[in-house]
Amino acid sequence: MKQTVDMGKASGTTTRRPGRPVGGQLEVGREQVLDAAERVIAREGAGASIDAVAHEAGVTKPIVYDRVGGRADLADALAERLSDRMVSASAAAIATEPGLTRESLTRFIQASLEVVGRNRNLFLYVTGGTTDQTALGRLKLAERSTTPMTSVLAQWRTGQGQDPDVAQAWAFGIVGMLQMVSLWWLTQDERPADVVAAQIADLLWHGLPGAIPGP
Amino acid sequence: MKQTVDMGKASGTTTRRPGRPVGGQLEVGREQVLDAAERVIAREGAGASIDAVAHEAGVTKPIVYDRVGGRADLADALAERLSDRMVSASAAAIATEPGLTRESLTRFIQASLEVVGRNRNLFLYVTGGTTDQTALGRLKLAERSTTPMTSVLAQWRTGQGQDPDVAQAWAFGIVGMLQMVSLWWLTQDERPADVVAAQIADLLWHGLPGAIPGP
DNA sequence: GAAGGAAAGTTACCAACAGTAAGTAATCTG
DNA sequence: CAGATTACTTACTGTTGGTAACTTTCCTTC
Repeated sequence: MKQTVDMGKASGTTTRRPGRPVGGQLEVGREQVLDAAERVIAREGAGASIDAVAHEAGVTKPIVYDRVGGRADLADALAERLSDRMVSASAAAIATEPGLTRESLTRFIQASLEVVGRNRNLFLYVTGGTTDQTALGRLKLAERSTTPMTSVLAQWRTGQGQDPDVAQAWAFGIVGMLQMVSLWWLTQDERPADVVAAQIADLLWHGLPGAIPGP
Repeated sequence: MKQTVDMGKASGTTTRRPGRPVGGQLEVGREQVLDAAERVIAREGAGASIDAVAHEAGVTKPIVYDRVGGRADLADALAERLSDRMVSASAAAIATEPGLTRESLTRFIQASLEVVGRNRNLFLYVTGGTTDQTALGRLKLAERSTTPMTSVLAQWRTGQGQDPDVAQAWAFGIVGMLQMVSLWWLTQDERPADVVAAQIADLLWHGLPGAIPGP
């Protein structure tokens, strides 16, 4: 890498030249930069640098900073994408029937796992460390996933006259459970997603004493 | 910082000199370096550098590398310390009675939360990002916490003639839930740990339909 | 008791990377 | 055609993880 292409002129024929947009040509906007970041991360792993992202997008570093901000903002934006993907896949998995059953919960979890499996490196990039204040960044990612879950849970609780205050804690707990299980599952090849999903659904559905009799 | 003290001689009077250990004097071993790392992190936050750790320990950087290895190893070692602290606090909280009840589960979770609260920055350092492969490092931390939990769960499952294979997935799930809830709780001041612990215990004990009636 | 070796550390360095300032080429406006 | 504006690039700074090479002391052996 690094190429050492520093001499000002060079670049043979038609150089990409500064100035106003060429006209109706392809511009490199925020979305293109994020797409490029996803490609680099998918290809080269979670350790991708801003330079690598810029190169993949066909631009230089300051453009990346202009379009998406610093590294924390990049991670945020990608986290947003990934959690949107997870939320919509999970929502689709339980949309076939009203209410929640053990089976639809299993599908919900399995869908979430499969999105992680399809976005392995992106998941590692987003949940893993990038900047110094990553932990709180991860919380932000989680927050996006929890928002719809929280409102559903709160609605249910309110519907039965119970304190809806638990909804937020539960949502964060469930998201954390899913994240950790996903991470663990990624390292366990040969362990089918549907089996793990069913196991976790069992726990969330029946609770601990549902399977473990007390003293 | 940086001091710019580069001139070879200097240093006035009694310089710390290399060579064999001075005798019965204090040596700087692995534990001292880890202690120093904890102090720096507690004082200055999760963004502490290796240099800062070395300085706090009164040694230079290569010593840190000799004693604990690189940054990933440092995070590992600190994760080990923190999870040991959490495991023993949690174990103590449920040791007062045999078997598991909703009340002892609540105390278990609360103890875990309180350890996190007492080691705020260390928790953020360990669960947050440091190196590029942090996500897998976090898995290792989790693994240490899950090991005792897995064996307990597996024992229970086996005792009732059920597949103990779920134990590992459940343990990772529960640890992930606790980590995320802890992280969220850290940002919510004025929310008492015992309340949150009771809420999470409710979820883990009764399961979702225990509180949310089906369609 | 001097010569050789092994410890134990320090200094000084390198490479990589996040982030930014200053310069430059095209386009638009008058 | 002059000047402002836009949009981008080059080239830099500062920090930090990690390491190589040198130095000093102590212990051993002849």
